[in-house]
Amino acid sequence: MDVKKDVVKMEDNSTNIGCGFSSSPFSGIFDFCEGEKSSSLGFMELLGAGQDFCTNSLFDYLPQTPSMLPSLAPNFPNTSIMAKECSDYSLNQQPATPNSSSISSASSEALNEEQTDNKGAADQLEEEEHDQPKTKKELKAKKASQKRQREPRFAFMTKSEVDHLEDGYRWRKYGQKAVKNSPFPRSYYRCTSTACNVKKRVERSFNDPSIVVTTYEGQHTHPSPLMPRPTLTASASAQPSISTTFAMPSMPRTLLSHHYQQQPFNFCNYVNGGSPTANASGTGFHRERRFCTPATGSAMLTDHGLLQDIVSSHMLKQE
DNA sequence: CGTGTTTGACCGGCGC
DNA sequence: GCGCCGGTCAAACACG
Repeated sequence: MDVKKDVVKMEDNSTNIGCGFSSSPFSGIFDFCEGEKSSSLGFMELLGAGQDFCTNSLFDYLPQTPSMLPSLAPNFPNTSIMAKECSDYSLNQQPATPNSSSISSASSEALNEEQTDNKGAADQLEEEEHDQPKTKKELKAKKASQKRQREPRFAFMTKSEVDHLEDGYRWRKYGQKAVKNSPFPRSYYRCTSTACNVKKRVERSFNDPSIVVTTYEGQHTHPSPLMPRPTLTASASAQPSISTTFAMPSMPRTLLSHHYQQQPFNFCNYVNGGSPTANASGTGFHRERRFCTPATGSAMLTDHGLLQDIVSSHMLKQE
């Protein structure tokens, strides 16, 4: 079986949620999904369709584990599941291709890598606190002695007109590079919070310029500065908004790293007015949101409390 | 003045 | 060793 991510074809007034593995058209982009050197764990693509969902914020998309798609899809009108590979993904099975098997091995590798990462980072921190390299030469030698280790990465593909999508965190751009064989540059962002070394890369798909590929690397060590705890005010509950948290624990372990399983994603989906800007700092964020916390996210896996609450109201509106 | 962006330089990994 | 490429740094700059 050729591991090809299903082409996500937009249909008018529908939301297609697809997920799968690295495909040949995107192999350049998702290089980390393939091969022994892979440090990532697969990816999900979240593509909105039509004007309503072709948007500027990751809040508008639903980071869903494939295993959740069948159960969640019925809750969203005009939602269809695109990728057949979801079954392989969700069932924690290795897709029957050489490429796919590499994903699995890469995942376990990344898992181990991350565990050593954490230890290594802690050791390094301690070491640097007590024994800081005094010269650049020492620093270089020190660096050389340490194998470059990379945090697990996770990528989203989003159909959007703007490159930098709101995700609730504040980012500082620290670089931009031209991508080989692509007319679109890749931007590098770092979380502005101190002691948080989460990075993300943003680039447009060469094959489909309307698709923005956002790759996250690392784990936030702080709550989202743009995500206060949800309070159900009268105005908020009156809004036709959807707010959803998808906790990652349902992701197969072979495909998701330790920390991604522990830390639910905080991306929320809301449908509301407003016009978020492309401001990378996230300061131009105007839409009203209802936020989710990791705690609620975990709970939702079992009782769909918040999701049920909000989605149902949304659906009632639609009906 | 604080914060974020731009952009050329630099570095390290990798293949030849 | 050399060149390519991805990733990062940091000075200069822009902006509110």
